[in-house]
Amino acid sequence: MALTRGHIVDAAMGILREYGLADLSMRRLARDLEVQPGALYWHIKNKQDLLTVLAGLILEPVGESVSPRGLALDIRGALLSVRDGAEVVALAWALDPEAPSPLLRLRTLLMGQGLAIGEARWGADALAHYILGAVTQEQTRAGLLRAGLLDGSGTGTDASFEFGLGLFLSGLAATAAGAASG
Amino acid sequence: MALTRGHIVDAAMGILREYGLADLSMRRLARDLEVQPGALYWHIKNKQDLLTVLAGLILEPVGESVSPRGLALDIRGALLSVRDGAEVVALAWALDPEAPSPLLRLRTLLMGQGLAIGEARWGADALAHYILGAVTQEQTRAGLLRAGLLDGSGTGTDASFEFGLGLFLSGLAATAAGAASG
DNA sequence: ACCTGAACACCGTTCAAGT
DNA sequence: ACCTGAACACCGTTCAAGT
Repeated sequence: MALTRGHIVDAAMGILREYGLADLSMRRLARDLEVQPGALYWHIKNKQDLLTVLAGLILEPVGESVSPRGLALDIRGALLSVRDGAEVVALAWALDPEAPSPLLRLRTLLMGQGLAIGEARWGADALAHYILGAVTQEQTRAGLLRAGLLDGSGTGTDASFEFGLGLFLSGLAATAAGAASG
Repeated sequence: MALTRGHIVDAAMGILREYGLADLSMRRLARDLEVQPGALYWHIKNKQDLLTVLAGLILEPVGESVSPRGLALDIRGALLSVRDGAEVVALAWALDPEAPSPLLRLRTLLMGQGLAIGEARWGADALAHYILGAVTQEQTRAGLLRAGLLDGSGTGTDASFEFGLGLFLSGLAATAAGAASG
């Protein structure tokens, strides 16, 4: 039965959700779809391309929050909802920093906060680094915990994320205020 | 001539500096050292272990700066001085968040800034996420540029790093001031 | 004690050949 | 147009056997 790009993407997302990024290989994907590995390359360019598509799907549920804070929390939620979601998005972002639209939207929102275009870009990038780094660490710890390589004495990840986010936003507010009065 | 742990680490660091993390495989390392791959495992536990040692070496030149700002800049400098340095340290940090000592020192310095122990930990973690994320992106872009997969229109990475760092530090200052007056 | 040889169980990607 | 079969050039890790 006709293999399509859609089937491949669905199966890939399934492996990612259930087994994580380490188990998402092109050969494993082919096995699950009951085709030869080479067949995948008729429908997709390469693995990187596939991961970029997955990154887009992971971020799809992110809504249209009007505050940087709300958007940041939404992005974190979307990343957390897929195993290794942060790592996949970080990879896609590294290869094409203009691709993930919620990250671009972050930039737009910061401009609305009174930052110049250049500063808004830098600020949004810094915030994106923080979000992706923090969630990657959360998900890595979750993975180590599953593997029994860690004792689960994790102190409130929600609170720590919000604290770090608060640091950023209060720094942004101070910078915007300084620019307005300067 | 006697293969030692030191020789392995030196050769590994050599490959990292010259060719980057993607080329640092156990088999390539064995080839360079003119031994069989299995020989490496008499001296080191596994690849992860080796990378942890390299992460320590990368951070070794970081000095004893007394300001969070100075320390952050020193850490960035150390990471930039080795190809894919940020990625290697990020990996080591993910597996053992208490291992890289400059990152722990960051925590200590933040406590000196008037933050409580819990907040200092979260603040230092957030700052570490930012530093590692920002430098990883710089180094990834450098890699893509080398591979000719990117046109080199990079806008001042030093300035953008300092801007993001400033956001953090001004947020920290505000939080510390709030705690002192509250 | 330290290393070789050889294996095990994998990778991503390409491409002639078939249908 | 779409897929198979088979290959190419790799991985990390283990372990009996040699010295």
